[in-house]
Amino acid sequence: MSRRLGYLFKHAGLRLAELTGPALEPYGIDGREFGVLSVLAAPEPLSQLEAAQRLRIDRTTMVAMIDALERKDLVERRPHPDDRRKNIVELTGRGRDTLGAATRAVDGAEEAFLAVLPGDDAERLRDALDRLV
Amino acid sequence: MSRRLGYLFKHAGLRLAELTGPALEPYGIDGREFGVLSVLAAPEPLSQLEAAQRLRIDRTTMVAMIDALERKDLVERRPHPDDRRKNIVELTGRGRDTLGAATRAVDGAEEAFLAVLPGDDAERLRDALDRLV
DNA sequence: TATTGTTATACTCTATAACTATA
DNA sequence: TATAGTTATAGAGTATAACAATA
Repeated sequence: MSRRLGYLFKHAGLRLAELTGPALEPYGIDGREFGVLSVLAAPEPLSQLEAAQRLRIDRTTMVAMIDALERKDLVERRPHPDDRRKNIVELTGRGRDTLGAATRAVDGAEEAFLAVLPGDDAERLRDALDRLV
Repeated sequence: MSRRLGYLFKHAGLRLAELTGPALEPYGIDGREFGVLSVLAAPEPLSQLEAAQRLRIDRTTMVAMIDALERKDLVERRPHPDDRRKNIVELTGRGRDTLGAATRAVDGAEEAFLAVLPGDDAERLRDALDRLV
């Protein structure tokens, strides 16, 4: 009997995290923080809420993540010029450098993780997941 | 830019759980309990530790799960005849009936979840995940 | 000494409710 | 009245440490 899809998603994620976690460690961030940095690198500046929505996480969760990234001097909050309820969150110079290096590290970890798949199966897997999410 | 693999696994799992959760609700179990029941339906009887290892969860986690399933009269513990440190955990009649109905419900939920994938992409996805886990 | 099950405990991740300041 | 950010808090889910019973 094939294993359940729920089991497969969960443990695929866990096994991938076993590679990406150590890969990110030199840069002082974890996988979730890497995700936030990636989202904040969007061409247009994002508010905390917009960043949270793109990652489908709660805005209260985002507060703590931005707090941590700000303490590490990787992002900066500044008030939105037209709506002072909002914070614009932008990468610092150090944040951009960290994101660049971390992206290469995660790319490598994903490649290693997917290396067992023959031919174009890795690409097809990513395409299928993209449709499902 | 394609979304990150970690994001895709996480949210694919979350979206699937939005279907399997309600599908299992009539049977009074959640997805994790369904996983335990499925494992315990193995041809040979399993101890708590063996069941935990097959699901890659901690044995202390398994204690609480078996407690809950036993309260629902879906499984029974009995001492292993040759090694009294071990508990053999077996499905009750009601556990077998519940597993059968729940399996059909989860099959339906998975099918609905995968319905957006054309051709044999669903099969290929499952095969790829099986290799990765 | 090592293993299985158990309990107590703590940690991570996440969400809900209520507050503030702005709109 | 509604929205964005914040804080306090609580709930899952999980793992670690320590113990009893057994090997």
